[in-house]
Amino acid sequence: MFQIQTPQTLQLAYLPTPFNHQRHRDPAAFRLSSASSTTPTVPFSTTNKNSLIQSLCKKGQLKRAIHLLPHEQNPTQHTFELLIQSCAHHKSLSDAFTVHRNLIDNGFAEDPFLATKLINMYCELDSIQHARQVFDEITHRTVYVWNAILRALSLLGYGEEALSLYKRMNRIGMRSDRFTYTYALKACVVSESVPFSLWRGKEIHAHVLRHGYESHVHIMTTLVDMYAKFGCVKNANLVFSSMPVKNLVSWSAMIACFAKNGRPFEALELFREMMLDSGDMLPNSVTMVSVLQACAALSALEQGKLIHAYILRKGLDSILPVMSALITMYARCGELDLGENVFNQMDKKDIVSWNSLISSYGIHGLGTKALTVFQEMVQLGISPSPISFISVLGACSHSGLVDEGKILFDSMVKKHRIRPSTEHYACMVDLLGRANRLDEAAKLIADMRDEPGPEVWGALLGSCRIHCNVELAERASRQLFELEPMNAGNYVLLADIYAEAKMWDEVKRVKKLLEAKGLQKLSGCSWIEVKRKIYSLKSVDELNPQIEQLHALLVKLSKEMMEKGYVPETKVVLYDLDTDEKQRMLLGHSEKLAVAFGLINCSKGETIRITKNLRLCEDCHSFTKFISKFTNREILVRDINRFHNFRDGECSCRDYW
DNA sequence: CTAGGGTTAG
Repeated sequence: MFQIQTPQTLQLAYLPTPFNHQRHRDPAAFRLSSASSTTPTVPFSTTNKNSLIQSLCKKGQLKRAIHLLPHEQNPTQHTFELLIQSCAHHKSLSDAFTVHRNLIDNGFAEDPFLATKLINMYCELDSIQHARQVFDEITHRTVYVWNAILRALSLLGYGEEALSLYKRMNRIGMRSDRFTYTYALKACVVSESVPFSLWRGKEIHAHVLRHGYESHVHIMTTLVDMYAKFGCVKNANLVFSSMPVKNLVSWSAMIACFAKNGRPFEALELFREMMLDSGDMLPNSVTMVSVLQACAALSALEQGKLIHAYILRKGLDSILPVMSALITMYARCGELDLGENVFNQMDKKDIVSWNSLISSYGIHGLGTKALTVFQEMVQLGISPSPISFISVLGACSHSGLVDEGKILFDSMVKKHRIRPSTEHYACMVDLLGRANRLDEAAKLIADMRDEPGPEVWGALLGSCRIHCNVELAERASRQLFELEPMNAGNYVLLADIYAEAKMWDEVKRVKKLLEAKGLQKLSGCSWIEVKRKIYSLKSVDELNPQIEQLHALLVKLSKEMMEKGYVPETKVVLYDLDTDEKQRMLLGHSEKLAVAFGLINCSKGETIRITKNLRLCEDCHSFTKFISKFTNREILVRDINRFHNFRDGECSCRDYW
């Protein structure tokens, strides 16, 4: 049902290749027949057309150059080099085959220089089979040829194959050079079997050091990136710090590493260090993208605005990745309008810009708007990508648009011919589960063709948490404990569900399980930006100089609000305690501390903006609703999933989150 | 023939 042929497979079925025909055609005969049909007189000098072919290539007239090729008795290596480059540039596989065939006919099949060029050309044309064929058929392989095939394999995603060739290279005693190492490291990154590939990467790291490349900027930067992609921030940082010479790319790689691995604060810190300490290093668009991601993660609006100003000043505002990152930054900082402005002012947009806008509406709970924009995009003839669907389905989920989501999911398969990934299923399970249609969600999982990934079971478990379904939660967590045994969040969710069902023995059992694995519950943390500085608040935090004051304010407010009808949701406390103790614990939640901090430190009338690292608990949610009315303040809270805009006793999520 | 970047995610 989902076997969609890629254009490439289709092409290979009918296009001529240098290998399946005309291979042994007599070059002289070929020249004769074509000369008689297209050149009745003799328009060119018969001595040497090499220079003519070469200049046609340089002028981009590939077809004419190829046409002349049979007229040349002795095409040179340089002529073929230019022809190959031209084919790669024009992305023409059929011309590539013609040139390749002629090259073989002219006796260049064993030329390692041209073999390298051919491999690079086929790589550019996304045809790994033909690149591999060139490699397999040449007997004299220089290190250039090896590097070219490693490059092609890694670039096109065949990490395992590249690594096995790298192994073979070592086995036969072919010496690696600086290029070999970078490609081999890239191969580790794209390789499928993750833990194993990291191990291979470390092995190559050792080879690099053994051969004295420890101060080679490119290799070291690739190493930083490799560790970053595996989430080994510590190793990446060790390599980065050890580099005697760093350039902009190295700094950007390390900043990206922090930004992508949940360490946005360190990303901004390193960026600052780069600007201050490294003299002449000027950030470019790539650097800015990572910095914007860090701002987005932190909800650091003022920082983000400074970066925006810098982008405008440096004229980086026509670069699409920068603009998409800006849209996302503004949206994630709570400034949906500013993100919309950025989008509207772009004169060129691509699918990623649209996806940024759609997901912006999603996290702000504007599901209908996300749907409208999605449809507008489709009507403009832009094909949605798999990520477009994740974004728009996520938006439906946050707004409870169940039927709309189901229609979309259906259209994704039938109309847009996108095979749903495990992430898409996770979105659907979330959509159904959140809407308390847990059985339907379970059925969807049961009907999946592929093995459901952890995201899917995680979505189910999360929904079970919201609707307190013990039985289904047990089923989901059994799968999760196998698929991701070291993810503390799953144990915590299950324990939460047991606690809400007052099954205290089970709570204890799950907590023991958690401890036995040496895992810890991720503690709640909220933060708030006041005058360009970010303050983080944790529930247990004696170091905070204002903690007494914050507690006192919360106790006072809570008492007053309880008289007006606020009822603490003590059921969210995971411990078997009496009501008073539970209420006291509730007041210690980081989000409430942040609210209190905002009330004290933000000026009157200013919106209080808070970000939290976990999902907002029911009690904080109802507490903040009351506070917004009671103190007449607008409070904007971003939790792990989405925004809550509290105003006059109501929340923008309409209690559906 | 080398290195770093955008959108999604329970």
